Amino acid sequence: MTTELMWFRRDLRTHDLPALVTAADADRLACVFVLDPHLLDHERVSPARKRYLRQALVDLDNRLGDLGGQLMVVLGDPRHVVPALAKDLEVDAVHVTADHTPFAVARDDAVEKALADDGRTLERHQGVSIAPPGSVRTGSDSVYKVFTPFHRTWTQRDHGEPLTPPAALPRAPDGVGRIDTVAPTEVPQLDVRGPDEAWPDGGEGPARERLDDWLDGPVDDYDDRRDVLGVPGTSRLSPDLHMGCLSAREAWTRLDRRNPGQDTYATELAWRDFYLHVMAEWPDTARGAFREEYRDLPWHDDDDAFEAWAEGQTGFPIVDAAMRQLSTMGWMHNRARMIVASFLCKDLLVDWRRGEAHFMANLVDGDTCSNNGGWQWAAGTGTDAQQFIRIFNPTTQGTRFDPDGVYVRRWVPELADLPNNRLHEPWRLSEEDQEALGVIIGEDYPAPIVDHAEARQRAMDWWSQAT
DNA sequence: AATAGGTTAAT
DNA sequence: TTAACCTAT
Ligand SMILES: Cc1cc2nc3c(=O)[nH]c(=O)nc-3n(C[C@H](O)[C@H](O)[C@H](O)COP(=O)(O)OP(=O)(O)OC[C@H]3O[C@@H](n4cnc5c(N)ncnc54)[C@H](O)[C@@H]3O)c2cc1C
Repeated sequence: MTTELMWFRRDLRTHDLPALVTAADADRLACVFVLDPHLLDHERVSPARKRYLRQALVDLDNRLGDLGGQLMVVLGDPRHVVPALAKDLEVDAVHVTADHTPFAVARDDAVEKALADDGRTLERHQGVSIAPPGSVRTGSDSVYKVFTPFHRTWTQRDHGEPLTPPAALPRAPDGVGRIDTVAPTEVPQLDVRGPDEAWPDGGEGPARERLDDWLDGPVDDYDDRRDVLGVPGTSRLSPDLHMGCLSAREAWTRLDRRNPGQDTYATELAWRDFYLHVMAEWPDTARGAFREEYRDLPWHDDDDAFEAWAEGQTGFPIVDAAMRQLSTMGWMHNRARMIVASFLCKDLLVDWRRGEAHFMANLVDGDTCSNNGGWQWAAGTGTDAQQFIRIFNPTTQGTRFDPDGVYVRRWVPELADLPNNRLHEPWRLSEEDQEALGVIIGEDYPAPIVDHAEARQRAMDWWSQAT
């Protein structure tokens, strides 16, 4: 008789989950999620993400219940909890979906070792990414550093068909009753309330509904609308993909790539896989610049500038709109993420790692791989070699991607009455116009904290000095 | 078969 | 600037 343990982490689903399908073949199966107090109190886990997690755990327990199983939620450090639990329940093997951040890899290696001391195994299954990290390789057998050729190879791959959930789960081993569990709804750190409409509900149920809605029409316009800041033209599935309430492979399989909107959407899913590949291959990039020579750049330790940025008080409407969207929604449009990241790193010369940490502390979809990849791309410290340093002009970006000002007016209401031709550069309003509109720059809305033209020159000089 | 050097493109 | 691929040797 085999007794096994399914240890859930960021794969809180029943559909297309190879680890669960394998575990379901055991004679006895226990399912567990370990709430690590260290992570619960960590500032890199945002309030919106805690709320999402709580709801996702409740949802998963219900789903496993429907299959004849149940989810035990145990409080503690998984390095101790999992081996102890395995011993207590006399488990032969522990199944997990492999995760690829340095933290997760170290944790799993430690658990694997502890299990091995008692003759048990940790079995890692594929399931976070679409293609297993490390599997998409160049002609010379290295991992890609540039997205476009990665994407070419990735697209030609057969990623396999998604798996259906097990029809039923084996009964739990004797002894589960002894295990000290908690109800996720009773964990104070997870009892987070937010602006309910703005934060997505967590769990496979809500996630699958969102996926169905997205694929039923809106995705067809993705290529046209994904860069328009003022409309909800993107899928908003990032937290679902991050927590694994949705299988990225299932989302990908359900696309019809002959449709341009759906094909463009497939490319974005490939970006997620790309950054997973990069992190799995070069884990040090989680902490610092990919390239050695960019590890010790003389970033400016400018707390005032950082605060103004974080609070959406820079005086650049598009930047401020985006940062306020982040604070309220725990989510920010991808275009806006690039704009604010460029602004922090180039206009303010603040270390990208401060921005990266602020994103993790606020995003509902905070993801070490994608977030780090996005920040290093914007900072110019990442894997891709560049010909020119990338400096976004916030005014140009605003007029191009929020031409009618819907986004800025929504998030920076004090500018709502400005005419379109001044909305993205309110500092150019004459004093008379400011009086007439009732918006005094420097009083009702901040004066720009830098002159972009000067900041741009400063960044270019700084970069050539530093490198 | 392995490598050097040219070409193309970088969301 | 340089990654990745292609071609020639
Ligand atoms: C500075 C910066 C930080 C970022 N931080 C994160 C993060 O912490 N977590 C996160 O999931 N994404 C991050 N991204 C990527 C991207 O902005 C978000 O995935 C996207 O905005 C989420 O919204 P959506 O689900 O509506 O995206 P859609 O446009 O609908 O895209 C679909 C899915 O594709 C994936 N995806 C799309 N764009 C990217 C990308 N550039 N890189 C990797 N995956 C992508 C996401 O899983 C996303 O849910 C970051 C980008 C930048 C520039």
